[in-house]
Amino acid sequence: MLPSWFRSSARDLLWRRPAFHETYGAWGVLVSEFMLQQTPATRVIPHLEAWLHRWPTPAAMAEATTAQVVHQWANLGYPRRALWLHRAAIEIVERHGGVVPRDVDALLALSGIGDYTARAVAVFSYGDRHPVVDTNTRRVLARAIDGRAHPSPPSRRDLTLMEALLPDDDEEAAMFNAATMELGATICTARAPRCDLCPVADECAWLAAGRPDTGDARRRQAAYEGSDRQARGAVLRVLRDAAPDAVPLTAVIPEWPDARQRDRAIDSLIADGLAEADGEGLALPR
DNA sequence: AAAGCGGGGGT
DNA sequence: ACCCCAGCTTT
Repeated sequence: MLPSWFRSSARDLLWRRPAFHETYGAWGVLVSEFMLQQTPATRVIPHLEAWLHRWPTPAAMAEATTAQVVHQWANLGYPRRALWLHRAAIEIVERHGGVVPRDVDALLALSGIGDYTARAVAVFSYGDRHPVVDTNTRRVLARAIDGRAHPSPPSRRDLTLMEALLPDDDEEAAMFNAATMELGATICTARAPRCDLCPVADECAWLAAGRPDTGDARRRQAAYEGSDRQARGAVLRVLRDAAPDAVPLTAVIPEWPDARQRDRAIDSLIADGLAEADGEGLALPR
């Protein structure tokens, strides 16, 4: 059974410890969920600890500069998340008196928060009953319920399906959400699922059908090597390393093979608010 | 509905 | 080499 498996086998992750919630409350959960968006849990932990030590409340973070926030984000990837988290902290101070809201619609209205993060905060911090659906959950449901090897692209159906499966009790529902995610992260994995260890193997439609290869509905991400994203990452790395100093434009990845791509990267970083140009050169935003 | 957006680790 | 990762915003 899923609950007993979760109690005995769940990873001891930082954000599951009572001391974490006692110290940082919903703000700690919110920051962890931002960092966990498309970044593996094991990579997040050291960054999360450093972040919360520096900015233990939304109010503390709201006082920080954009440059500080982008610099602290370091190499976590998708640095716009740092901007959105900063903006969300400011919005929490302005709209909610510095308290992370509990209401899902209020959470959804914050910058950088979507269906997953909003419900994750409401469930894992406040203990309310909502369907929390991430990539692991979608894969588990695709297999156990639909008998498919891979999930379809995210849709509202994921939420209604998970909602229908949730136990009535708030606490049990929260556990069910977490257990389903954990199952997908550790047993029902994308590449090499370990069905021999699965606590719901007896109830799995995909396993019962002989684990058919139903095709992968996922859209393939474009190659990173040579991409604009790689160029942006290289520019931002230079700015982080130089901070708080500006870098002369001629010294920003001058050896990049494609000069037009380099310029495009710089322009798009400025447009996103991740960089600023002045007489001194290019720098993290004031 | 599809595209754009980091970076690292596993296979 | 390729795939995947506790997604979100914009078009």
